[in-house]
Amino acid sequence: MLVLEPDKGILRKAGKKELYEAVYLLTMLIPIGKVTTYKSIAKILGIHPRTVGIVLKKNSKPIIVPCHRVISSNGSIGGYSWGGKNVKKKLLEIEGVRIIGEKVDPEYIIDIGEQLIS
DNA sequence: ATTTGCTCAGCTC
DNA sequence: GAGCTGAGCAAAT
Repeated sequence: MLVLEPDKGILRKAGKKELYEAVYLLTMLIPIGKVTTYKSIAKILGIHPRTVGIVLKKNSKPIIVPCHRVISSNGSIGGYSWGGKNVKKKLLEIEGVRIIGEKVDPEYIIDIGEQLIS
């Protein structure tokens, strides 16, 4: 069980390595067929959404870390350095996420924080 | 729908 | 150390 304190910025103090591990871990917690947002992850870790994007782009293991399940907070796809957003969209559709035009159906967007309550 | 300002880790010089 | 580049966000236009 992972417990993090949102408003304390604990990972900022913990160092970059911890930061990377935490982002990857949270990303891997996203259930298949659902997506979450950069903002959601950032809020939990006490960092800025931009930083989450940086970490995922730097992602050394695109296979084991399903970074395609992380999208922008407005529902649009965001970016994907592993084949472009076309591929990202297709991956999501394969997993059962409905995509309307260039945006993900809000019905499929969850707050990753809810996944930590278990 | 588009523009503007804020943000910060990483890269280059 | 200074400056630019992004897988973002929110508010204003």
